Amino acid sequence: MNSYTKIFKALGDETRLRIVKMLEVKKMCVCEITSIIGTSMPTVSNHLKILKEAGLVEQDRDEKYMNYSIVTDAQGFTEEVLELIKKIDTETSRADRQTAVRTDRTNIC
Amino acid sequence: MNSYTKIFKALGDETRLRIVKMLEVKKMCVCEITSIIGTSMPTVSNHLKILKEAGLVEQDRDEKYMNYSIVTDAQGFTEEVLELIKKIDTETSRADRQTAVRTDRTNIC
DNA sequence: ATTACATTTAGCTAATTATCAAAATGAAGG
DNA sequence: CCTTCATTTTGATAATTAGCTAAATGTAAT
Repeated sequence: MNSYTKIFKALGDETRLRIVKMLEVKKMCVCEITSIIGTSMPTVSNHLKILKEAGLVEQDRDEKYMNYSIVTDAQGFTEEVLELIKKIDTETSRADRQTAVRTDRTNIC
Repeated sequence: MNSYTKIFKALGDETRLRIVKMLEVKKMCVCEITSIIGTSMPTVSNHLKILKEAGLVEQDRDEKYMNYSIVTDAQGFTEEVLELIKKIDTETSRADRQTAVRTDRTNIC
């Protein structure tokens, strides 16, 4: 599968698009995302893997948490896709982002 | 499924991305596309339906042929996605487009 | 090193999707 | 109106994918 298809396929899933929109407002760990999305932790972890392999998100460890975030040094097509996604504004994404900023992982993880 | 997901899902398939890239160079009928893609006619027809329902392509009849083309009056997000796709340039898309312009449907349909 | 806990992997199931062949539809021209 | 031919729909099957639970891994702190 070519890299363009991989990117579009990664974004062609409501759950993954929700995750990306949340990561726009802050870095998040798997259990934080899980608590908002509502599916199981392995499922969220797998979605993050797909987004990472598409080159859209990156991960770095923060003590016991694995922080996932939008790639910072995105170039070319990936950069433009991420810019485009920033323009998406739906009921769901607004609600998720609001929940995300109010979520403190020390309370839920 | 929201419209953004529908668009990304439509583009997250190699065959459909090939079709879109060909339609950038010219309007095409189902049997022309079929002859280049290599899958069956119903399969191509279904891919075109998915692209149409995502708002990326439109159809108009040209005598006995159904012409499919990139939407001309695309607005907002759709317009920007289509602009972004224009920047895609792969071996496959180049070869397909070359074949497409050289294809005369009166010979193959 | 042992425990605790966040994350990932493995193995499975259910749902979705891409594909085909065959039948149905629909427009154009005789 | 009847035939032709491009296209679409239908019905079936195989492949992919999203989801789960349970088990494994790995990091941090006791």
